[in-house]
Amino acid sequence: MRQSQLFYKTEKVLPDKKEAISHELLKKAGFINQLASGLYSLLPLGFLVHKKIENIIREEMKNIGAQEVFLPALQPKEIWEKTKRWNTIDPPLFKLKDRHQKEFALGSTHEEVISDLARLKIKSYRDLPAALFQIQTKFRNELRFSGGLLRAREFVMKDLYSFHRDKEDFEKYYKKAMGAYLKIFKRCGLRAVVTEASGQGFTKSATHEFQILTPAGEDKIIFCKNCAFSQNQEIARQNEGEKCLNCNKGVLELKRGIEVGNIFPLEDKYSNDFDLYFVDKDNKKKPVIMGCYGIGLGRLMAAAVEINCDKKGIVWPKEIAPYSVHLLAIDLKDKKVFHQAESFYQSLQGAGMGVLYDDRPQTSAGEKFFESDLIGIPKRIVISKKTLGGNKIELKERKSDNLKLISRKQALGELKL
RNA sequence: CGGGGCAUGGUGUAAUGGUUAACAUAGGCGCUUUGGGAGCGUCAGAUUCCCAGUUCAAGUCUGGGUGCCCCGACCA
Repeated sequence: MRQSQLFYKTEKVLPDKKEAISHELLKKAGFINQLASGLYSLLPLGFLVHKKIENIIREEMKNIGAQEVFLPALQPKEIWEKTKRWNTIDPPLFKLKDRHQKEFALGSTHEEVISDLARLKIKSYRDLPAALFQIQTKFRNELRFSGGLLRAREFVMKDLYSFHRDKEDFEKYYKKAMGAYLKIFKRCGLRAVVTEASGQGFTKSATHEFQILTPAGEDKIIFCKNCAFSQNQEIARQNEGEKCLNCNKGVLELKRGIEVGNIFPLEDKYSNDFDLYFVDKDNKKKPVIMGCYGIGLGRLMAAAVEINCDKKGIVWPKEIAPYSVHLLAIDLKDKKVFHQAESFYQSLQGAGMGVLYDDRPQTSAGEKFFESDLIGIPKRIVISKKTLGGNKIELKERKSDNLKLISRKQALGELKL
Protein backbone atom coordinates (compact mmCIF):
# COMPACT_ATOMS: atom_id res chain seq x y z
CA MET A 1 0.00 0.00 0.00
CA ARG A 2 1.26 3.42 -0.92
CA GLN A 3 1.02 5.71 2.07
CA SER A 4 0.13 8.60 -0.20
CA GLN A 5 -3.08 6.69 -1.02
CA LEU A 6 -3.85 5.33 2.45
CA PHE A 7 -6.99 6.72 4.09
CA TYR A 8 -5.58 7.84 7.40
CA LYS A 9 -4.32 10.89 9.18
CA THR A 10 -2.34 11.03 12.37
CA GLU A 11 -3.52 13.53 14.95
CA LYS A 12 -1.25 16.20 16.36
CA VAL A 13 -3.64 17.63 18.89
CA LEU A 14 -5.66 15.44 21.22
CA PRO A 15 -7.90 16.40 24.18
CA ASP A 16 -6.22 17.02 27.55
CA LYS A 17 -8.31 14.38 29.30
CA LYS A 18 -6.74 11.20 30.49
CA GLU A 19 -7.80 8.18 28.53
CA ALA A 20 -6.55 4.62 28.20
CA ILE A 21 -3.17 4.69 26.46
CA SER A 22 -4.39 2.19 23.88
CA HIS A 23 -7.32 4.41 23.01
CA GLU A 24 -5.16 7.49 22.67
CA LEU A 25 -2.63 5.73 20.46
CA LEU A 26 -5.21 4.08 18.22
CA LYS A 27 -6.90 7.45 17.72
CA LYS A 28 -3.68 9.39 17.28
CA ALA A 29 -2.26 6.95 14.75
CA GLY A 30 -5.45 6.83 12.72
CA PHE A 31 -6.70 3.30 13.43
CA ILE A 32 -10.11 4.15 14.87
CA ASN A 33 -12.60 6.97 15.02
CA GLN A 34 -15.33 7.59 17.56
CA LEU A 35 -18.83 8.22 16.19
CA ALA A 36 -20.63 8.53 19.53
CA SER A 37 -20.17 7.24 23.05
CA GLY A 38 -19.27 3.57 22.79
CA LEU A 39 -19.47 3.50 18.98
CA TYR A 40 -16.31 3.25 16.91
CA SER A 41 -15.36 3.07 13.27
CA LEU A 42 -12.40 0.95 12.28
CA LEU A 43 -10.35 2.80 9.68
CA PRO A 44 -8.26 0.90 7.11
CA LEU A 45 -5.30 0.42 9.46
CA GLY A 46 -7.53 -0.65 12.33
CA PHE A 47 -9.54 -2.99 10.17
CA LEU A 48 -6.37 -4.67 8.90
CA VAL A 49 -5.41 -5.48 12.48
CA HIS A 50 -8.94 -6.62 13.22
CA LYS A 51 -8.86 -9.01 10.26
CA LYS A 52 -5.51 -10.44 11.36
CA ILE A 53 -6.99 -11.17 14.77
CA GLU A 54 -10.07 -12.72 13.16
CA ASN A 55 -7.90 -15.05 11.15
CA ILE A 56 -5.82 -16.14 14.11
CA ILE A 57 -9.05 -16.96 15.89
CA ARG A 58 -10.39 -18.85 12.86
CA GLU A 59 -7.25 -20.95 12.70
CA GLU A 60 -7.36 -21.86 16.36
CA MET A 61 -11.07 -22.58 16.27
CA LYS A 62 -10.52 -24.89 13.34
CA ASN A 63 -7.80 -26.63 15.35
CA ILE A 64 -10.34 -27.60 17.99
CA GLY A 65 -12.88 -28.74 15.44
CA ALA A 66 -15.26 -25.81 15.57
CA GLN A 67 -17.17 -24.80 12.44
CA GLU A 68 -17.94 -21.23 11.51
CA VAL A 69 -21.51 -19.97 11.16
CA PHE A 70 -23.10 -16.54 10.95
CA LEU A 71 -26.23 -15.90 13.00
CA PRO A 72 -28.69 -12.97 12.86
CA ALA A 73 -28.00 -9.94 15.02
CA LEU A 74 -31.70 -9.05 14.89
CA GLN A 75 -33.53 -11.54 17.07
CA PRO A 76 -37.27 -12.04 17.68
CA LYS A 77 -38.66 -11.55 21.16
CA GLU A 78 -40.00 -15.11 21.42
CA ILE A 79 -36.64 -16.80 21.74
CA TRP A 80 -35.71 -14.43 24.54
CA GLU A 81 -38.94 -15.20 26.34
CA LYS A 82 -38.11 -18.90 26.27
CA THR A 83 -35.12 -18.21 28.49
CA LYS A 84 -36.99 -15.48 30.41
CA ARG A 85 -34.19 -13.06 29.61
CA TRP A 86 -36.17 -10.52 27.52
CA ASN A 87 -36.45 -8.19 30.52
CA THR A 88 -33.92 -9.54 32.94
CA ILE A 89 -30.64 -9.86 31.09
CA ASP A 90 -28.02 -7.40 32.26
CA PRO A 91 -26.82 -5.30 30.49
CA PRO A 92 -30.30 -4.82 29.01
CA LEU A 93 -31.11 -5.48 25.37
CA PHE A 94 -31.47 -2.84 22.71
CA LYS A 95 -35.08 -3.35 21.62
CA LEU A 96 -36.93 -2.29 18.52
CA LYS A 97 -40.10 -3.01 16.55
CA ASP A 98 -40.84 -3.73 12.94
CA ARG A 99 -43.65 -2.03 10.99
CA HIS A 100 -46.16 -4.56 12.32
CA GLN A 101 -45.16 -3.75 15.90
CA LYS A 102 -43.43 -7.10 16.27
CA GLU A 103 -40.65 -6.83 18.81
CA PHE A 104 -36.99 -7.62 18.27
CA ALA A 105 -33.72 -7.24 20.10
CA LEU A 106 -30.24 -6.60 18.81
CA GLY A 107 -28.34 -9.60 20.09
CA SER A 108 -26.05 -9.06 23.04
CA THR A 109 -25.18 -12.76 22.89
CA HIS A 110 -26.39 -15.76 20.90
CA GLU A 111 -27.28 -18.59 23.28
CA GLU A 112 -30.92 -18.30 22.30
CA VAL A 113 -30.32 -18.37 18.56
CA ILE A 114 -27.79 -21.18 18.69
CA SER A 115 -29.89 -23.32 21.02
CA ASP A 116 -32.88 -22.93 18.74
CA LEU A 117 -30.73 -23.96 15.79
CA ALA A 118 -29.13 -26.89 17.59
CA ARG A 119 -32.58 -28.21 18.54
CA LEU A 120 -33.34 -28.73 14.85
CA LYS A 121 -30.10 -30.49 13.99
CA ILE A 122 -29.02 -32.43 17.06
CA LYS A 123 -31.19 -35.51 17.55
CA SER A 124 -28.92 -38.41 18.36
CA TYR A 125 -25.72 -39.16 20.25
CA ARG A 126 -24.29 -39.60 16.75
CA ASP A 127 -24.71 -35.84 16.21
CA LEU A 128 -22.48 -35.10 19.19
CA PRO A 129 -20.16 -33.53 20.01
CA ALA A 130 -20.55 -30.40 17.92
CA ALA A 131 -18.99 -26.95 18.10
CA LEU A 132 -20.08 -23.82 16.25
CA PHE A 133 -18.59 -20.36 16.35
CA GLN A 134 -19.15 -17.03 14.71
CA ILE A 135 -17.45 -13.65 14.53
CA GLN A 136 -20.21 -11.12 14.80
CA THR A 137 -21.38 -7.79 16.13
CA LYS A 138 -22.96 -7.66 19.58
CA PHE A 139 -24.98 -4.82 21.07
CA ARG A 140 -25.00 -4.10 24.77
CA ASN A 141 -27.01 -1.45 26.48
CA GLU A 142 -24.43 -0.87 29.21
CA LEU A 143 -24.88 1.78 31.83
CA ARG A 144 -21.55 3.26 31.00
CA PHE A 145 -18.88 3.00 28.34
CA SER A 146 -15.24 3.71 28.88
CA GLY A 147 -11.72 3.26 27.66
CA GLY A 148 -12.55 3.41 23.97
CA LEU A 149 -12.63 -0.06 22.48
CA LEU A 150 -12.25 -1.57 25.94
CA ARG A 151 -15.97 -1.30 26.52
CA ALA A 152 -18.26 -0.32 23.65
CA ARG A 153 -22.01 -0.61 23.06
CA GLU A 154 -21.44 -2.26 19.72
CA PHE A 155 -18.48 -4.58 19.30
CA VAL A 156 -17.38 -7.66 17.43
CA MET A 157 -17.19 -10.86 19.39
CA LYS A 158 -16.12 -14.34 18.55
CA ASP A 159 -18.57 -16.64 20.27
CA LEU A 160 -18.22 -20.38 20.30
CA TYR A 161 -20.84 -22.85 21.55
CA SER A 162 -20.16 -26.53 22.13
CA PHE A 163 -22.64 -29.41 22.52
CA HIS A 164 -21.95 -32.67 24.32
CA ARG A 165 -23.44 -35.99 25.42
CA ASP A 166 -22.29 -35.69 28.97
CA LYS A 167 -20.26 -33.72 31.44
CA GLU A 168 -17.07 -35.69 30.86
CA ASP A 169 -17.06 -34.95 27.16
CA PHE A 170 -17.83 -31.32 27.88
CA GLU A 171 -14.96 -31.03 30.32
CA LYS A 172 -12.51 -32.46 27.84
CA TYR A 173 -13.58 -29.91 25.29
CA TYR A 174 -13.52 -27.10 27.85
CA LYS A 175 -9.85 -27.81 28.48
CA LYS A 176 -9.15 -27.88 24.76
CA ALA A 177 -10.87 -24.54 24.33
CA MET A 178 -8.84 -23.11 27.19
CA GLY A 179 -5.66 -24.18 25.40
CA ALA A 180 -6.85 -22.65 22.13
CA TYR A 181 -7.63 -19.40 23.90
CA LEU A 182 -4.20 -19.15 25.47
CA LYS A 183 -2.67 -19.73 22.07
CA ILE A 184 -4.79 -17.01 20.47
CA PHE A 185 -3.77 -14.46 23.08
CA LYS A 186 -0.14 -15.45 22.82
CA ARG A 187 -0.20 -14.97 19.07
CA CYS A 188 -1.65 -11.50 19.70
CA GLY A 189 1.35 -10.65 21.86
CA LEU A 190 -0.42 -11.13 25.18
CA ARG A 191 0.07 -13.32 28.20
CA ALA A 192 -3.37 -14.11 29.54
CA VAL A 193 -3.93 -15.20 33.11
CA VAL A 194 -6.68 -17.79 33.53
CA THR A 195 -8.87 -16.43 36.32
CA GLU A 196 -11.67 -18.18 38.14
CA ALA A 197 -14.86 -16.17 38.06
CA SER A 198 -18.47 -16.29 39.06
CA GLY A 199 -21.08 -18.38 37.29
CA GLN A 200 -23.58 -15.51 37.63
CA GLY A 201 -26.23 -17.87 38.92
CA PHE A 202 -26.21 -20.03 35.81
CA THR A 203 -23.77 -22.58 37.02
CA LYS A 204 -22.20 -23.51 40.31
CA SER A 205 -19.02 -24.71 38.68
CA ALA A 206 -16.24 -22.25 38.11
CA THR A 207 -16.14 -20.22 34.93
CA HIS A 208 -12.90 -18.82 33.62
CA GLU A 209 -11.84 -15.43 32.44
CA PHE A 210 -8.71 -14.63 30.48
CA GLN A 211 -7.20 -11.57 32.06
CA ILE A 212 -4.41 -9.37 30.76
CA LEU A 213 -2.71 -7.84 33.77
CA THR A 214 -2.39 -4.08 33.37
CA PRO A 215 -3.27 -1.06 35.51
CA ALA A 216 -5.55 0.03 32.65
CA GLY A 217 -7.87 -2.91 33.34
CA GLU A 218 -11.33 -2.54 34.86
CA ASP A 219 -11.42 -5.91 36.59
CA LYS A 220 -9.86 -6.57 39.96
CA ILE A 221 -8.29 -9.93 40.47
CA ILE A 222 -6.50 -11.69 43.28
CA PHE A 223 -3.28 -13.13 41.90
CA CYS A 224 -0.45 -15.32 43.20
CA LYS A 225 2.87 -14.71 41.48
CA ASN A 226 4.25 -17.98 42.71
CA CYS A 227 1.71 -20.44 41.33
CA ALA A 228 -0.28 -18.17 38.98
CA PHE A 229 -3.46 -18.91 40.93
CA SER A 230 -5.95 -16.22 40.08
CA GLN A 231 -9.52 -15.35 41.07
CA ASN A 232 -11.78 -12.47 40.21
CA GLN A 233 -12.18 -10.38 43.33
CA GLU A 234 -15.98 -10.79 43.12
CA ILE A 235 -15.67 -14.45 44.16
CA ALA A 236 -12.33 -14.44 45.98
CA ARG A 237 -12.35 -15.90 49.46
CA GLN A 238 -8.92 -14.53 50.22
CA ASN A 239 -7.61 -10.98 50.35
CA GLU A 240 -4.46 -9.36 49.11
CA GLY A 241 -1.48 -9.76 51.40
CA GLU A 242 -2.61 -13.19 52.60
CA LYS A 243 -0.66 -16.37 51.97
CA CYS A 244 -1.92 -18.21 48.89
CA LEU A 245 -3.90 -21.28 49.96
CA ASN A 246 -3.33 -22.86 46.57
CA CYS A 247 0.46 -23.24 46.82
CA ASN A 248 0.97 -22.27 50.47
CA LYS A 249 3.97 -20.19 49.46
CA GLY A 250 3.16 -17.04 47.54
CA VAL A 251 1.62 -13.87 48.87
CA LEU A 252 -1.59 -12.79 47.14
CA GLU A 253 -1.64 -9.53 45.24
CA LEU A 254 -4.53 -7.42 43.99
CA LYS A 255 -4.06 -6.76 40.28
CA ARG A 256 -6.06 -5.05 37.59
CA GLY A 257 -6.89 -6.90 34.42
CA ILE A 258 -8.59 -6.55 31.07
CA GLU A 259 -10.93 -9.47 30.47
CA VAL A 260 -10.24 -10.40 26.85
CA GLY A 261 -12.18 -13.62 26.91
CA ASN A 262 -14.19 -16.00 29.02
CA ILE A 263 -15.37 -19.58 28.93
CA PHE A 264 -18.48 -20.78 30.61
CA PRO A 265 -20.18 -24.12 31.33
CA LEU A 266 -23.86 -23.77 30.46
CA GLU A 267 -24.72 -27.29 31.63
CA ASP A 268 -28.29 -28.07 30.53
CA LYS A 269 -29.82 -24.65 31.16
CA TYR A 270 -30.49 -23.72 27.53
CA SER A 271 -31.15 -27.29 26.47
CA ASN A 272 -34.09 -27.40 28.84
CA ASP A 273 -35.39 -24.01 27.77
CA PHE A 274 -35.28 -24.97 24.08
CA ASP A 275 -36.12 -28.68 24.26
CA LEU A 276 -32.64 -29.47 23.07
CA TYR A 277 -32.63 -33.22 23.76
CA PHE A 278 -30.90 -36.12 22.06
CA VAL A 279 -31.45 -39.87 22.18
CA ASP A 280 -28.47 -41.63 23.70
CA LYS A 281 -27.13 -45.13 22.97
CA ASP A 282 -29.29 -46.49 25.75
CA ASN A 283 -32.37 -45.15 23.94
CA LYS A 284 -32.96 -42.53 26.62
CA LYS A 285 -33.74 -38.89 25.93
CA LYS A 286 -31.20 -36.59 27.56
CA PRO A 287 -30.50 -32.85 27.55
CA VAL A 288 -27.48 -31.72 25.56
CA ILE A 289 -24.66 -30.37 27.74
CA MET A 290 -23.45 -26.99 26.47
CA GLY A 291 -20.54 -24.62 26.88
CA CYS A 292 -19.95 -21.12 25.59
CA TYR A 293 -16.71 -19.32 24.92
CA GLY A 294 -16.28 -15.64 24.02
CA ILE A 295 -13.56 -13.26 22.89
CA GLY A 296 -14.06 -9.53 22.35
CA LEU A 297 -12.06 -8.59 19.28
CA GLY A 298 -11.94 -4.84 19.79
CA ARG A 299 -11.05 -5.27 23.41
CA LEU A 300 -8.35 -7.74 22.44
CA MET A 301 -6.95 -5.26 19.94
CA ALA A 302 -6.92 -2.49 22.55
CA ALA A 303 -5.31 -4.79 25.12
CA ALA A 304 -2.62 -5.72 22.60
CA VAL A 305 -1.80 -2.02 22.21
CA GLU A 306 -1.99 -1.40 25.93
CA ILE A 307 0.73 -4.00 26.48
CA ASN A 308 2.74 -3.46 23.30
CA CYS A 309 3.60 0.23 23.16
CA ASP A 310 6.24 2.73 24.19
CA LYS A 311 6.60 6.50 24.41
CA LYS A 312 6.75 6.84 20.66
CA GLY A 313 3.74 4.78 19.79
CA ILE A 314 2.43 1.30 19.13
CA VAL A 315 4.76 -1.68 18.80
CA TRP A 316 2.56 -4.24 17.02
CA PRO A 317 3.21 -7.90 17.66
CA LYS A 318 4.25 -9.50 14.38
CA GLU A 319 1.13 -11.55 13.79
CA ILE A 320 -1.42 -8.77 14.14
CA ALA A 321 0.48 -5.83 12.65
CA PRO A 322 -1.44 -4.08 9.88
CA TYR A 323 1.62 -4.49 7.63
CA SER A 324 4.82 -6.38 8.31
CA VAL A 325 7.21 -3.90 6.68
CA HIS A 326 7.20 -0.11 6.60
CA LEU A 327 9.29 1.14 3.70
CA LEU A 328 10.32 4.78 4.06
CA ALA A 329 11.79 6.64 1.11
CA ILE A 330 13.59 9.87 1.91
CA ASP A 331 15.01 12.29 -0.68
CA LEU A 332 12.47 11.07 -3.20
CA LYS A 333 13.35 13.88 -5.59
CA ASP A 334 16.65 12.16 -6.15
CA LYS A 335 16.03 9.94 -9.17
CA LYS A 336 18.22 7.10 -7.91
CA VAL A 337 16.45 7.02 -4.58
CA PHE A 338 13.09 7.11 -6.32
CA HIS A 339 13.92 4.17 -8.60
CA GLN A 340 15.49 2.10 -5.85
CA ALA A 341 12.56 2.66 -3.54
CA GLU A 342 9.99 1.85 -6.20
CA SER A 343 11.78 -1.30 -7.25
CA PHE A 344 12.28 -2.47 -3.68
CA TYR A 345 8.58 -1.86 -3.04
CA GLN A 346 7.81 -4.14 -5.98
CA SER A 347 10.24 -6.78 -4.70
CA LEU A 348 8.63 -6.81 -1.27
CA GLN A 349 5.20 -7.13 -2.77
CA GLY A 350 6.46 -9.83 -5.10
CA ALA A 351 7.71 -11.73 -2.06
CA GLY A 352 4.16 -11.64 -0.71
CA MET A 353 4.91 -9.32 2.18
CA GLY A 354 2.44 -6.84 3.59
CA VAL A 355 4.20 -3.54 3.02
CA LEU A 356 3.30 0.05 3.63
CA TYR A 357 5.39 2.28 1.38
CA ASP A 358 5.85 5.89 2.45
CA ASP A 359 6.11 7.36 -1.02
CA ARG A 360 5.11 10.92 -0.12
CA PRO A 361 7.54 13.26 -1.89
CA GLN A 362 6.82 16.40 0.15
CA THR A 363 6.86 14.91 3.62
CA SER A 364 9.94 15.58 5.71
CA ALA A 365 12.17 12.78 6.92
CA GLY A 366 11.34 13.64 10.51
CA GLU A 367 7.64 13.29 9.99
CA LYS A 368 8.08 9.94 8.25
CA PHE A 369 10.12 8.56 11.14
CA PHE A 370 7.71 9.97 13.68
CA GLU A 371 4.64 8.48 12.01
CA SER A 372 6.38 5.19 11.44
CA ASP A 373 7.07 4.85 15.16
CA LEU A 374 3.51 5.89 15.98
CA ILE A 375 1.88 3.38 13.62
CA GLY A 376 4.19 0.69 14.92
CA ILE A 377 4.82 -1.67 12.00
CA PRO A 378 7.38 -4.25 13.25
CA LYS A 379 10.08 -3.71 10.62
CA ARG A 380 11.24 -0.49 9.03
CA ILE A 381 13.28 -0.10 5.87
CA VAL A 382 14.80 3.25 4.94
CA ILE A 383 16.05 4.13 1.50
CA SER A 384 17.68 7.56 1.16
CA LYS A 385 20.67 9.31 -0.38
CA LYS A 386 22.58 8.28 2.70
CA THR A 387 21.90 4.56 2.40
CA LEU A 388 22.44 4.58 -1.35
CA GLY A 389 25.96 5.88 -0.91
CA GLY A 390 27.06 2.35 0.00
CA ASN A 391 24.39 0.78 -2.22
CA LYS A 392 22.67 -0.49 0.93
CA ILE A 393 19.38 -0.06 2.65
CA GLU A 394 18.69 0.43 6.31
CA LEU A 395 16.73 -2.06 8.41
CA LYS A 396 15.40 -1.41 11.88
CA GLU A 397 12.99 -3.26 14.11
CA ARG A 398 10.36 -1.15 15.82
CA LYS A 399 11.11 -2.71 19.19
CA SER A 400 14.87 -2.06 19.12
CA ASP A 401 17.18 0.86 18.42
CA ASN A 402 19.66 -1.04 16.29
CA LEU A 403 20.13 0.06 12.70
CA LYS A 404 21.50 -2.36 10.15
CA LEU A 405 22.90 -1.32 6.80
CA ILE A 406 22.63 -4.28 4.47
CA SER A 407 22.20 -5.12 0.82
CA ARG A 408 18.75 -5.38 -0.66
CA LYS A 409 19.13 -9.10 -1.15
CA GLN A 410 20.07 -9.63 2.49
CA ALA A 411 17.20 -7.44 3.57
CA LEU A 412 14.68 -9.48 1.61
CA GLY A 413 16.00 -12.59 3.30
CA GLU A 414 15.83 -11.09 6.79
CA LEU A 415 12.37 -9.68 6.32
CA LYS A 416 10.96 -13.06 5.41
CA LEU A 417 11.90 -14.40 8.83
C1' C B 1 -28.60 4.38 38.20
C1' G B 2 -26.02 8.05 41.97
C1' G B 3 -22.13 12.05 42.08
C1' G B 4 -19.17 15.62 39.38
C1' G B 5 -17.35 18.22 35.04
C1' C B 6 -17.39 20.08 30.09
C1' A B 7 -19.82 21.92 25.31
C1' U B 8 -16.33 27.98 20.93
C1' G B 9 -13.61 26.98 12.93
C1' G B 10 -12.34 19.78 10.95
C1' U B 11 -9.29 18.90 15.71
C1' G B 12 -7.23 20.99 20.45
C1' U B 13 -7.71 25.34 23.28
C1' A B 14 -8.17 31.06 24.61
C1' A B 15 -11.30 35.23 25.33
C1' U B 16 -12.92 40.94 33.82
C1' G B 17 -21.06 40.80 30.77
C1' G B 18 -18.71 45.59 26.36
C1' U B 19 -15.55 46.94 19.14
C1' U B 20 -14.47 42.85 13.90
C1' A B 21 -14.52 35.86 18.82
C1' A B 22 -8.04 34.90 19.28
C1' C B 23 -4.14 31.10 18.96
C1' A B 24 -2.27 26.31 17.71
C1' U B 25 -2.99 22.25 14.65
C1' A B 26 -5.15 20.16 10.31
C1' G B 27 -6.53 22.07 4.97
C1' G B 28 -5.72 25.07 -0.20
C1' C B 29 -2.12 27.89 -3.16
C1' G B 30 3.16 29.73 -3.96
C1' C B 31 8.40 29.57 -3.00
C1' U B 32 12.28 27.35 -0.20
C1' U B 33 13.08 22.60 2.30
C1' U B 34 14.06 16.39 3.36
C1' G B 35 17.85 11.47 8.82
C1' G B 36 13.47 12.53 13.84
C1' G B 37 6.15 15.87 13.66
C1' A B 38 10.29 21.85 8.24
C1' G B 39 10.20 27.53 7.20
C1' C B 40 8.19 31.94 5.08
C1' G B 41 4.13 34.22 2.59
C1' U B 42 -0.94 33.81 1.50
C1' C B 43 -6.10 32.04 1.33
C1' A B 44 -10.14 29.70 3.36
C1' G B 45 -12.73 27.94 7.52
C1' A B 46 -17.56 29.94 13.46
C1' U B 47 -25.03 31.95 13.30
C1' U B 48 -19.70 30.16 20.20
C1' C B 49 -24.75 22.63 20.91
C1' C B 50 -30.37 23.68 21.03
C1' C B 51 -34.71 26.43 23.28
C1' A B 52 -36.27 30.06 26.53
C1' G B 53 -35.02 34.04 29.96
C1' U B 54 -32.11 38.28 32.59
C1' U B 55 -29.57 42.79 30.49
C1' C B 56 -28.66 48.95 27.02
C1' A B 57 -25.32 44.71 25.82
C1' A B 58 -24.59 37.29 26.51
C1' G B 59 -19.46 32.79 24.04
C1' U B 60 -19.65 34.55 29.21
C1' C B 61 -25.31 35.02 33.83
C1' U B 62 -30.22 31.91 34.90
C1' G B 63 -33.62 27.75 33.71
C1' G B 64 -34.70 23.58 30.65
C1' G B 65 -33.14 20.16 26.84
C1' U B 66 -29.40 17.36 24.21
C1' G B 67 -24.50 15.48 23.70
C1' C B 68 -19.73 14.11 25.56
C1' C B 69 -16.18 12.92 29.55
C1' C B 70 -14.70 11.37 34.56
C1' C B 71 -15.64 8.74 39.51
C1' G B 72 -18.72 5.04 41.70
C1' A B 73 -22.37 1.22 41.24
C1' C B 74 -23.37 -2.29 37.31
C1' C B 75 -21.21 -5.92 33.77
C1' A B 76 -22.11 -14.04 30.66
